[in-house]
Order: sequence, then structure tokens, then C-alpha cells
Amino acid sequence: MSEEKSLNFLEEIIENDIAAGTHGGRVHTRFPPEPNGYLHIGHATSICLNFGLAKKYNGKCNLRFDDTNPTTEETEYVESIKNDIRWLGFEWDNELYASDYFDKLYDFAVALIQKGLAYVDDSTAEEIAATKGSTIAPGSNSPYRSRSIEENLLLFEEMRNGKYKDGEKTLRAKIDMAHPNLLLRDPLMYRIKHEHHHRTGGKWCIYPMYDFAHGQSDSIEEITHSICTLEFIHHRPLYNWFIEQLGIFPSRQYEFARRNMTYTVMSKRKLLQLVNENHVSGWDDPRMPTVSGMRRRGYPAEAIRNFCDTIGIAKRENIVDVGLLEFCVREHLNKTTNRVMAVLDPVKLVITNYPEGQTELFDAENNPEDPNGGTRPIPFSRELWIEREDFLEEAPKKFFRLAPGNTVRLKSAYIVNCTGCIKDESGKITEVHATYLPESKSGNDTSGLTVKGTIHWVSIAHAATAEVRLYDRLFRVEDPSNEDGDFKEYINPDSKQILSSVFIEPELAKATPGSRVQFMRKGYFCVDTDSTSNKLVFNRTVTLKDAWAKEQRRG
RNA sequence: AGUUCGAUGGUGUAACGGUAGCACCACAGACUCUGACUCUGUUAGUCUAGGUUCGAAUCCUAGUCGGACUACCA
Repeated sequence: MSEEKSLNFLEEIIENDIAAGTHGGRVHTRFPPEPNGYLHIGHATSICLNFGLAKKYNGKCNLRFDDTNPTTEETEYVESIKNDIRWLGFEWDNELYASDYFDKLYDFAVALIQKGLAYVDDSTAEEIAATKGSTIAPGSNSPYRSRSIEENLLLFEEMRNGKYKDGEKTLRAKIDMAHPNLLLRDPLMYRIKHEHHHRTGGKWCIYPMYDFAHGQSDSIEEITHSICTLEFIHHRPLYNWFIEQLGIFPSRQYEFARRNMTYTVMSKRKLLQLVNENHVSGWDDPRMPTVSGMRRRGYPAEAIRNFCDTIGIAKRENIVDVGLLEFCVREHLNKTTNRVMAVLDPVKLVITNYPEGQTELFDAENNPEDPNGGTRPIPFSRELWIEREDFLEEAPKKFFRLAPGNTVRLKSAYIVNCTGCIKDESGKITEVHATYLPESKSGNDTSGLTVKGTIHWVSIAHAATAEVRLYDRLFRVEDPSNEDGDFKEYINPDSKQILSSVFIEPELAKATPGSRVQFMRKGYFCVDTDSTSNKLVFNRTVTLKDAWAKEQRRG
């Protein structure tokens, strides 16, 4: 660690606080998901931030579920969130729920009523909206605003006891209906919802609003640095107002810009739509930007953490190139995965001068990046599968693969010289023919030849088969949310392609779900959880960089 | 319009009054039994206009552009 990494603005704030001895130099953060959806790459940034800061400054980080709205929240989400955080490599110091504080929050509300700072309002939602005013016009006071403390106390208790129907009454803070910040125009603190809560069951029929729950929860836990995204910046005065009026632990809120990424959407509402309307197979569809989707796609947690670290944090608008995430994934996978051979789009190659019925076993290096990676046996014979795209009858200048007269290396085996091909009536190539050079055997090459190209192959007689799912970006445009019309119009129709019968080298048949490999020259793949004992399924995690494809695109 | 946050190469992010740097992308080359990896090099940036200063991305003023806020969601 010779070079000093510059601090981001939150680290600066924290280091200043530590230097000033604020809270005795203690650092305590929290990650506060609402259990109403699955975690996505944006949450991963927040997780890395909150848990990372706590770790860096020897502090603590709580996991706190912000479960104040029983209508949308479910235990299924709680479990997936916990699972995702652990998978990302973090462990929380305390597992907490805003609903743990419902009793305390109720007492806080009573305290504010007693100070004359909160009142029960009989207005309907429409009336409240109508009297709210606008960004340029002040609001007007509710006719119920001047109720006595005693009456408010009684009505609030009746609200709690279930005397009123949903929406019939609310508890509001008495602040200022003309405040330039709309959130300070007598914000709602409690609403009536006769609904079952995933943790408190039927105990409550009134539930606190976000603004009356979040800051106090932070305070109760004595959170020192409450980090959230920029859209909550307008809430900060209210966050502070409640804490000050209540005279409780002064947690402080800090905001950073949420991360956006190209070729995807990030809002939970939109992701839920993709799931519910079956545009994807579920929250963990490998095309989803969810943590579970990326996990299934084969993205390593370490790569995601590294990505979050690389993009940093700031307060300005941004849209990160998904290519950077893919770079981080490749960077990690390059160092850690074994190389194997698989032929996705096969055509038969016949080595015409190789004895029929003969088989040789070659040792193939598992990972050139890892000196201790070892080798594995690969069978070679007269008839092989190769990629259809690796043969061209009429090859352009810089085509280093098979074409009549061309010489290439069959990876880990022999150098072969292409002699031609056979076609069916329709003109489709059915066989490619070549002769091999016995003295060019891999690892023991005395031919003196150097070849420009090396291609992968699988022996037909020994090949196993597997299903392969090729994934591409879910949307055809960089920022689907920013286009005209519905974002779903921009879904990429070719984002998923299934190859039902791909030939793989026999050793690979042993692979188990979750394991990752590099299909040489094709990309990184992982074994999908859909695999069964007699059918392997691979997901393409990410392609390899392909200079030849780029060359062709340029024409 | 009000409040509020922001503005540095194509993208993301540094520089805290003193040489505008890093990563991705792109481009050119070297290497290569993966057209991968790795290595080398190149292109390209301080929103505008004033001011303060020996010196401004940084401080001040005005403007421009962009985002957020007007849910009994969080």
C-alpha cells in the first residue's frame, strides 16, 4: 500500500468527525432496505459503502429493514436480501427492523402531541393534497389543526385501538403550511392501515410514515452516519426536526448520488414489472441487474465489490457504462477460471491422414494465469467438432483460421493444414477436411512451423453435450427510462438465446451448479441451477473481448 | 416559478489556491498454442462570462444547463 488513495467525500466527513472526537470517534452505519423487492447493483453500491465504511473505521454496520408499510412488504424479500448481502461478502452487526420500534415510535408521537407539535387530522387524502399548496404557492391550514392536546391524545389512541377505518384520520406534525420545503408542510406521521404486518401481525392498525420512522430508528440505534441517496436530501430538515423536537440521539444524514447503469433499468417498480409481466424469468433472471440475477449469471461477488469500489461515490448525476462492470467480471474470471473447450455452433472436421479408430490423450493446461492450475486429459481423434465460423471457403486477408490452404493449431493438439470441404445439395458445408503434421504435437513440436491461428475443438466420439444460454443486454438503448414511451418497448428481443445441444469436452461433464469456466475463445460461463444429473445447463456470464469481431464490424 | 443539489475527456472518478491525474472505452503497436490475457504508446476534459490573486477546476458574482421535490411509498 505505497500509494495513498484519495478519500471520497463521506470518508472526509467521517475522518473530520473522528478528528473532532464526535461521538467519541465512533462510526456506526446502517443499510436500510425496504423488504419489498430484490436487491440490485445500486443497492450493492450502498452495501459496499455502508459496510465498507464501518470496516475501514473499525465501526459497526446494522442491517435494518425499513418495514413500515405492510401493504408491499414480505418475508420472502427479507430472506433474499439477507442472502444477497452475505453472498456479497458482508456480515451485519445487528439485524433489526423498524417494526421493532413501533412501540417507541408511538411514544414519540404521543410526546410530540403533548408538546403541541402534532395533531390528528380528519381530512381525506384528496383534501390534504389540495391544501398542500405547490412549489410556488403556500398551503393552507387544516381545519383540524388547532385541536386541543387532550383531544389529539384521545383521538390518536382511538386510531391505535382501531376505532377508525383506513384513511379516516391521520396524525400530522404541526410545522408550517407555508414552508418552502413541501415536506415541512405538516407532514403525515401516521396513517391507518388495517393490515397484517409480516412481523407484528395484527398488533397494529396504524403505521408510521418513512419520515417519522427512519430518523428515529437511526437515533435509537445511535447511528452516527446515516447514508442515503440524493432524493432524500429534502427530507433532511424533517429528519433533523423530529430528532431535535424529541431530544434524542443526533444521528446525521448524508446523501450521495445513486448509481445508474447503461442498458438496464434500476427502479424497483420497473424491475417488478419485468418480473410480473414475464419479460424475464424472475428476479434472478441472469439478465436482471439484481444481485441474485448477477449471481446466477456467474458474476463473482469479488468482481461486483471491485466494481463498486472502482466507480466510487459522488453527488452528481451519473450513468456508469455496464462495460466497466463486465471488465471487472472478466478481470476476476481471467485469474480464477479453468479453460475448457466447447463448440457452440459445430461443423465436422475430418483429419484425413489420421488413422481411423485411433485416440490420443493430450494434457491441456487448465489456467495459464495460474501456475498451480494443473492439467486435464483431452481425447483427440480423427473426427472433431469445430466452430462453423472458424472455417471460410474464401477467406479474407487477415483471416487466421481454417480455409483451403491455411494452417492452424488445434489447441493442445496438432497443427493442421486445411484441404477443403464437402457441401450438401443446398450448399451448406457439412465437413471440413484437413491433414495433420505428426511432428507438431503440442508440447513436443519439432515442425519448426509457427501459425497465426489457434482454434478449439472437441472430439466427436468423446464429446458430451450441454445446453447453453447466451445472454446479452436486456435493453437495446443505453438509458431506456429516458426514452420516449414505455421503457419496455426498448427491451432487446435477442437478449437470450438458447443453444440446446452444445458439444463439450468430456471432463466438463462433471461440472456442478455455480462452477465457472472459460470456454476458450468464447467467453466465461457458469453452470446454471437448472442443471440436472442428465442435463447440464451453462449460462454465458460475459464474452471475451473479440478483436476479430470488431475488425469485421468495421468492414 | 419556489426550494434544493449538481456541472472535469465518450463514461466513471481524482486534484482541497501552485505541473489537470487514474480506470473503463476507443485507436495504434508488441507478445501470444485463446484474434483472450499481458505490455507499450496515442487521441480526448475543467459549462459560460466577469472578478479576487503572482497564480483559479478549486474562492466570489451573474448566467447557462441538468437532476430532485408538490404519494396516507420508501
